[in-house]
Amino acid sequence: MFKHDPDLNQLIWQVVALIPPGKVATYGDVARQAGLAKAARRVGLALRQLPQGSKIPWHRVVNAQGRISLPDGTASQYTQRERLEAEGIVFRGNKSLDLRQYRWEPGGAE
DNA sequence: GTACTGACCAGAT
DNA sequence: CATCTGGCCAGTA
Repeated sequence: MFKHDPDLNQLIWQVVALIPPGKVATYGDVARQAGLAKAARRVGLALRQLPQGSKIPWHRVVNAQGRISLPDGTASQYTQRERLEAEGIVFRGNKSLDLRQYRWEPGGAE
């Protein structure tokens, strides 16, 4: 197995790309699927380094609390929420969604 | 080499 | 529900 991959970002992006519409995944879940297990932070960095215009549905990635990690007032935060709603996801009163309902459950897909 | 930070997570109080 | 604590990995000073 590779120890330090130079393309962890790509790996993470690929996993994110596997998230089906209408569902979301937590940073920890993505990390686990990517084989990084405990590197949820690395996932956040990868998304932050994610270039604009990429086909990666980064908006389907939220934190373990079912909330958008991005700070309020930023375009990214607004965009993410709008996109999720467009996918059919409904937010609760404040900015949290029901992970029990929308969490992506990886199966035999890889 | 150490120290601090960050789109994090889980458990305890 | 709010706050704190320890852990995890990678980047930067």
